[in-house]
Amino acid sequence: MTVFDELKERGLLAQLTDEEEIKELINNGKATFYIGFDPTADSLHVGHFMALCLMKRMQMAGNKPIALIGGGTAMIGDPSGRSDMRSMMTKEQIQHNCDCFKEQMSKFIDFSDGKAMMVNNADWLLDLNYVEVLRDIGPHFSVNRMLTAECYKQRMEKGLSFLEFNYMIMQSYDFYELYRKYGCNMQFGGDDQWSNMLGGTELIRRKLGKDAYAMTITLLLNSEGKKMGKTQKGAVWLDPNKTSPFEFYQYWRNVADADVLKCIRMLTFLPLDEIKKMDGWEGSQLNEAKEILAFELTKMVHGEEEATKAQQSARALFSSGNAADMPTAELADADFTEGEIDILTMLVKSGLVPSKSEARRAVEQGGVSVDGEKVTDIKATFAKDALTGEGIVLKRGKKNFRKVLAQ
RNA sequence: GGAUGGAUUCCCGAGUGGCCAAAGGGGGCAGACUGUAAAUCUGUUGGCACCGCCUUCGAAGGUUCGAAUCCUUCUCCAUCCA
Repeated sequence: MTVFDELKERGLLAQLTDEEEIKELINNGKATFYIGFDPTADSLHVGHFMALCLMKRMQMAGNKPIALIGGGTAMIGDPSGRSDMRSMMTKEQIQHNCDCFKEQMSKFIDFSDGKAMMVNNADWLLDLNYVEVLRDIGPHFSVNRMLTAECYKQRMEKGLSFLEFNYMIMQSYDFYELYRKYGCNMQFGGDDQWSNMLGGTELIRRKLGKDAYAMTITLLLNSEGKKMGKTQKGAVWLDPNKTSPFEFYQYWRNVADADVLKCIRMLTFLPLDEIKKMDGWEGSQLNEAKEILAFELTKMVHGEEEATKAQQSARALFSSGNAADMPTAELADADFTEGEIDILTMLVKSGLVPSKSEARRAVEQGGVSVDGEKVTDIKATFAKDALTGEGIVLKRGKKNFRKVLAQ
């Protein structure tokens, strides 16, 4: 099966400028393509992961990926899909984030022997001269046309600053620059990037009279139409210090029925015929599919060892309520009064609830248990002795566990 | 620069002197039901030493026994005019 067909089959492709031409290029390893990453945080997240997978697939088919870190564009902020203005980041922040991105990416993509490249658009964007750019690039963009672009439409209601309006131009310039410098003839990106990407192909055509192509990846949306990879607490990060392998695993273990197959197809490298078999799965069998999804993804991001650990912990936790490897909270001597600690303090100190009030509520509503025994008395106390050695398993709700130990 | 309208708790949004820790909805959390799913139903949703007290209605001052609500100044936002 060709790369193109595989991508298509997995439902990854959203929009393409020229299907036939793109097919031809990528199937024969003739594409040099780039994907841009905005360093808005100090870790990549699930959304980026899709792009990285795509890069990998393409690389395996002999194409050359360029990872572009948007150190320059990040100074502006992409208005696509946002209803509010981005808070501006300092140069130092951006630089720090770029460094973090670099490190994480090199785990996924093979950058040796020029098989892939990594560039930072700050290298060319920051030195541009305003008037020169205006004369050079400005004539090729029609404001009228730009305003009709989807990414600006929503913002026309809420207000769009000139700063953000320029994002598209800068992204277009990137493509143009990469085309000239490295013969980069294709750009990939999330579907929300479509209009920005078209700006680039257009610019290349006008300035150089050459054809370049753009292709977008389907955004990974859940059945409710929301972007996946976001939780109440924020994004699901790839950095184990920001989202532990166990949390990462649990995120995927808990996706809705309607989304499992889609996720497996789009995110994992499992062979398509294997996935096809799962298509017929229903009811509780889908539950197995979730486990497969969670395991596969955790393996890719954190390695097989971590994935196995996460899986075992999860299984143990949800069956017997105990596991060797689970988030642990250590209590200091100062947390005890006269060798004892009350349940509310313990909940707060273990990080399971943010405040005593919430701890109280949780207990009163019957959501707290210790070693499998429900705690209903908010005045219950525990002796320090009981927390040494193995410690106890403190549970709030169904899915929040913590092993509590006394130091 | 001018005119007008606005800023309320995680979000939307009521509230125009005391009965306001602030209606209603969304979201979150917990319980029941289940498959670690969805849907549904129930409870809950500022903090604490919790029948009481403390801190919140853009910011700072003021009036008042008492202010989210009235006055003054400031900041920010939206719309229209230039």
